[in-house]
Amino acid sequence: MIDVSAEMVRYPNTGRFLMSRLRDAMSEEEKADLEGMVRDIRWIERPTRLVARGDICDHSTMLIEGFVLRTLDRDGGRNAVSFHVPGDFIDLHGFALKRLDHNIDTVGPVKIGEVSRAALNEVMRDKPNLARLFWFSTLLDAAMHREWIMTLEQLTTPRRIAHIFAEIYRRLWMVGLSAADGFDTPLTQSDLSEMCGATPIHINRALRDLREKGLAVFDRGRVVIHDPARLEAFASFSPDYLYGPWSLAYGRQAGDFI
Amino acid sequence: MIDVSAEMVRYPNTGRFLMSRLRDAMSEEEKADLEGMVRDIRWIERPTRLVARGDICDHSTMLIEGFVLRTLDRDGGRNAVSFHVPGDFIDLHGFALKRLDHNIDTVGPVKIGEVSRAALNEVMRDKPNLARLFWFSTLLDAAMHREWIMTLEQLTTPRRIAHIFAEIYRRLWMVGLSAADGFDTPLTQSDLSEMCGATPIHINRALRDLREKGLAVFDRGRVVIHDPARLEAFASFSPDYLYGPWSLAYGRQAGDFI
DNA sequence: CGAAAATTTGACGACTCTCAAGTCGAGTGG
DNA sequence: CCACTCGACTTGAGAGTCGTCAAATTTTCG
Repeated sequence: MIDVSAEMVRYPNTGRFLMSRLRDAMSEEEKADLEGMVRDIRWIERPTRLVARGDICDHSTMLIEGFVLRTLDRDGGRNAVSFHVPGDFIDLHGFALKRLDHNIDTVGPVKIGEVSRAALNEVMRDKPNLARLFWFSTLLDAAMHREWIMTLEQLTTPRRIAHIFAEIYRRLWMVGLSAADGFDTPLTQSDLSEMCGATPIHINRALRDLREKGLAVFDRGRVVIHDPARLEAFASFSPDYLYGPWSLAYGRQAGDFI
Repeated sequence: MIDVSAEMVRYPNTGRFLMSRLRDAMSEEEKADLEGMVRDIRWIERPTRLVARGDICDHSTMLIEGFVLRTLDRDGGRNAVSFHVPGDFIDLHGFALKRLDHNIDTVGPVKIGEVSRAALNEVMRDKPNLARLFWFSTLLDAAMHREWIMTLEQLTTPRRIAHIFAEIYRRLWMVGLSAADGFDTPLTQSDLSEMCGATPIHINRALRDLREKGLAVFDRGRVVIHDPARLEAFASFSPDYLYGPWSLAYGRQAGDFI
């Protein structure tokens, strides 16, 4: 297993990409290539729509620090369909699809960098192994989408929130950003309501429920989880779909690119 | 626009792949390559689990005729997270992910063919344009997942069913399999309940609602839609996310592979 | 301090589930 | 041809989850 902080020293902008997943399938040259592709690095403090549905994507974005939501607009509001943590290459979809079917919205302060479409086309042409890893990273998104669909079909709001907390906790852990007893997040209760398809009022009651059950305490930017195993059991959470080191198959077969 | 039936004469097993999407970006040589990759073509009459969660994928499957569901198991049941129509390359995800995080279940009689992992690795190495199209087709799945998430977060069951009917209608239309006034499907009310995260009982009431409103009539394998525009309005359905000829951007940019 | 955003609580109604009990349709054996 | 059987479909009643409307409280930030 690669050490996250050492990787961040060497590759400060892309060191978390696929960390705890297939980063160990990247050569140092490929890591350096990727790091070199990221330009125009900057912080964005306020909630901002980085890409709007229908925009032509002439670049893709690497999320270096902070949280981002993929959203779809709705009459008078938004729905969140997924979220991203540092190390995610957040709109590779836009590269292959040309235009995005959804929006990319920041939630707290974020640090991002941009990779131009030209650079990505070059990867497609000349760096097939890196291209395969990019493909893989978009399929991770699809796997997470499927799990979200299952939770929406299956779980009540308290359990769905628990599932989201468990997923964030695991994903932050993979990129070295979780604490032993929880994590920090800029998400508000209103953001959670957009992720659950519930009203903020109902979210508030569901959070009270989790607090009273001793499963998780959400308090303005900090989620405290005393017993992750109990939280995950409550949410019927299994980390397989994240394809991390716990996962279905952590490894490759001979002859495979990825 | 390519003619579907002519394409099916030339490529009987893969003629519907990406039809009405990026099939016009495929050369005849690529189409022939793909057709030649599909082996072991056969009909499966009864509902069957083609791939189970966790299975190692040593091949991917082309759906030639019939309907397939992607499902996740649940305590005592299934949830459907997406469905597939003829022409879909249904477990390319498994190729890149090695093992699937979900199951692939047939619903009615299906005709399928298999593409070996070895053949796909060869495409990855030697046919970058075809590889990009494969990537694109997996991103279509992700876009459909996102739309499903939105409908689950947002719509009541009658509207969600309407959305599913509208999506099926459009997708069948793209591959030349819809009628003017609806479509045939092997889906049962029980299948619909797994797609909506609702009970079969509630689905039954929701279908009655759609029937009484004159929006759609579901009757044992046949869905009749008299006024698609009204149905789509009721479901807040917009076909953009299918990236078909109605879509956000139907076209390519200079220098792009796909 | 004052304004705006985020959070919290209560009451009531709508949507959906569970449990229970049927009806209808296609295929099978007599 | 008909009774039988099984799965699919349909209906009713009561309970739980969640949304809407309204309002109060706390926190954040200029």
